[in-house]
Amino acid sequence: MAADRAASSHLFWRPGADPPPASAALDRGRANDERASAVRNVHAGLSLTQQRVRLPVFADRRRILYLVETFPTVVIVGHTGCGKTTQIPQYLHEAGWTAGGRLVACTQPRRVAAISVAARVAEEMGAELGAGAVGYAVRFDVRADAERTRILYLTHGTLMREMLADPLLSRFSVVMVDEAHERGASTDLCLALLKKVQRRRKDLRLLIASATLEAEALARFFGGTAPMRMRGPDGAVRLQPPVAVLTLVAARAHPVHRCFLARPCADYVAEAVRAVLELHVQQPPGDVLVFLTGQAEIDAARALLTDAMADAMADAMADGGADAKRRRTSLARHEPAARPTELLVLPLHGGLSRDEQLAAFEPPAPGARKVVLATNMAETSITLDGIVYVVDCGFVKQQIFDAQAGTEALVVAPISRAAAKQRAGRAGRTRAGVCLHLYTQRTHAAMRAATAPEVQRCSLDNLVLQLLSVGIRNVAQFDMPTPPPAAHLACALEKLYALGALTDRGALTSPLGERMAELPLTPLLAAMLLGAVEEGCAREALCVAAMLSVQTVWVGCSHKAQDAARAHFAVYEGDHLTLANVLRAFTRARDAPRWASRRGLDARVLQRAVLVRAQLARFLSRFGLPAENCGRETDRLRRSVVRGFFPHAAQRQVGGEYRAVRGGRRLLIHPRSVLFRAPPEWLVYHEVSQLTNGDEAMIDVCKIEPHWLTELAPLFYEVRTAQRGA
DNA sequence: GAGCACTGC
Repeated sequence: MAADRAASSHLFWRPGADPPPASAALDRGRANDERASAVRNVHAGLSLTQQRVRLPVFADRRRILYLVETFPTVVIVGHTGCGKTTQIPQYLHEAGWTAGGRLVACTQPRRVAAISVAARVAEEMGAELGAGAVGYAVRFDVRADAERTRILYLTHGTLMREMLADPLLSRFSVVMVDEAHERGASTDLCLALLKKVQRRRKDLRLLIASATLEAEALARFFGGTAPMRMRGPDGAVRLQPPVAVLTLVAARAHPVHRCFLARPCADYVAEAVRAVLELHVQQPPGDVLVFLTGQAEIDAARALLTDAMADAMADAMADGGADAKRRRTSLARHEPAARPTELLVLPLHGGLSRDEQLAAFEPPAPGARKVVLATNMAETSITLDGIVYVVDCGFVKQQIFDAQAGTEALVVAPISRAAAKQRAGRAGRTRAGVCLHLYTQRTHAAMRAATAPEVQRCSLDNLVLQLLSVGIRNVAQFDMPTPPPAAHLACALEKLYALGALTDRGALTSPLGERMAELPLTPLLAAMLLGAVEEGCAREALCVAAMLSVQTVWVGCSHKAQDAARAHFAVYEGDHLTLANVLRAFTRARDAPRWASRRGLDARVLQRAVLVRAQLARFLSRFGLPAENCGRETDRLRRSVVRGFFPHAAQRQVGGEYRAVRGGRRLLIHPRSVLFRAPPEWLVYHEVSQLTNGDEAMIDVCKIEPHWLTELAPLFYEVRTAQRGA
C-alpha cells in the first residue's frame, strides 16, 4: 500500500513531459488580482524589479522573514492585490528556505490561480515555468522539475494527495496556505493535517494567508497549544509560542458607495432588472455586474431586460425618454448626455460553454453599457474588468446537508455580510463604484457575519474517508479549525459502513475502504466503480464515474436544443447509461470537437471526462482490478450504480412525485433528466437541487429494481426494517 | 410540463 502511494505522488515527474496548461484560454479573464496589477505596471513602463518593490507587501519583507524564522506558524492578514501570493514565496527563496533541495509550497483553492500565479512568478524570476525554480502542480497538469523547482504552487487538493504519498511532507521547508479564509473543506482539512505534521516536523514552517475576518479564528486554531521547541535555520532549538499574526498594509482600493432598499422586495429578479434599468438611464458609463443565484434566474432577468429595452426604445421614439425621469432612485442623477444608449446583456454561469463565458469578458462597443448577469462564480473565481456598478440580490445557491435525510441538497440561502462586502468590492476595481443591495439594512444586519465553513454544511463522507486513510482513528475528536457537526459525522460513518468502507469498529476496510479513499471520486461514485468490478462492468462504470465527476456536457442556451441533444442519446435505463453512451460516442468520433458541437455537447467538458476516465482506469489497474465490459447486459451496470447510490433511492407515488426510501423526503425528477417523461417506479439519483418554486428535484437518475436495494445494501435497508419492526 | 452554486483530487 505504501509503495502504491509513493508511486502515486503527483509532485515529481519527468521534466517537461506535460502539455501546456489547458486552462490558459481563460487566464486572461480569470487573471489573479496580483497579475492584473502587474499588467497595469507593465503599461506604466516599470521593470519587473521596480514592480516588485512597489507592491505593498515589500515594506514588510524583513518582518515576514523574521517572523517565519521565529514562529512555527504565521498568520498573514492581507487584502487582495497586496502581493503576498507572488512575493512571499520569493522572499523565502531568497532568504535561503529552499537551500539543500527543499521546496517552498504555496497552495491555492483553485487551479487557475495556482497556474497563473506560478506563471507570473516564473516571469519575475526570469525562470522557465516548470523547468526552472518555479513550477505548479494541479490535477492533470503538472509543470515542475524534480531537481530545479524551488517554489511550487499547487491546489489544496493536490497537497492533500501529496500528504497521502508523503505524510511528513519531507521535501517542503515552508507551506503557505493562501485564501484560508474561504474555509473550503479541503482547505480546513489541509490546515488540520499541517498542524499535525508540524508536531513531528519541528523545522516545518506554516504561513496562513487569510482575510481579516477569519484570521483570528485561524490564529486561535494554531495557537491553541503550548509553546513548541523549534529548530531555526541556524540549527539552534528554541522554545517559541506557536503562532504570530502579521497584518499587511492594505492595497489601495477605490471606494464603493453601498445602497440598501428602504423596504424589502418580494421578487429580487424583478427588482434587479428595475435597478439595472435605472442605473442605465441615470448613471454615467461603466459596466454592471448582477449577482443572482442560478441559471433560471439569469435567463428570466435577461428576458425581462431585453423586453424592457425594446419597450424603452419604442418609448424613446415616442416621447424622448421623459418616462425614465419619473423613475425613483436613491442615487444622484447625472447628465443624460453622458449615458450610453445601448445595453449589452451577457449571462455568466457554470452551465455555459467556454466561448459563451468568454463573451462576458469582452469590452462592450463604444457607447454601449455591458450588464453581466452572474452566479456566485463572479464572487471569487473570476474577475471582470470595467465593473463600476454591482447589483446584489443577497442570496446564493449552496450545498446544505440535511442530517435528518442524511443527504445534501442545493438550496437558495441568504449570503453573509462578508460575502455582501466581497460582492460590493467588485464595483471598485477600476474606479469608485456603486453597489445596490436588494435588501434592507435591517436584513443586512441580521445576516451572519461570515459564511459557515464548508465542513459544517456539506456531507462529510469524503472528509471522514480521507482522515481515516491518513491514520486518524477517532474522527470525532480530531482537531479541526471548526469541528464538523456530530450528527453529520454520524451520518457519514453510517453511510461509509453501509458502503463497506468501514469495519464495525470504525476502521478503514482493506482493501475496499483504502481503495475508496484513494480514488479521486466522491465515496458513492468510488463505491459504484469498485462495485462494478464485482458486476463485471467496470469498463462502462468508468464512463459513468467520469461523466458524473465533470460539469454538465449539455450546453447551449435554448432548452429545446438541449432536449433534442439529450434525446439523441437517451436510453430507458436513465441518465447514467445515457451519459456513458455520450462519452463512448465522443471517444469514437473522428473529429471529436466538431462532432460534439454539432450535437449540442461541450467538447472541452467531454475532453476532461476522457482524462478523468483514463486516470480512474490507471487506479483500477494499479489495484490489479479488471475493467470488463458487460455489453448488452446493462442490468449489471445499473446494479453497480445501486452498489454506490443505494442511499439515494426513491419510489414513485400515486401523484407522480417521489419519496426518498430513506427519510421520506418528497422529490421530483428534474426536467433535465431523460426519464422526466418516462418516470420509473424505483430509481436512484445522483444529486438533489432546489427548483425556483422551492420543490426539490433529482438530477441524473437511474431506473432500478427494488429487490436490488435489499440484496446489495442489506446493512442500510434491512437494519432499518428491523428497527421499525422493533 | 418546466429548467442543475462553485471548487478540488
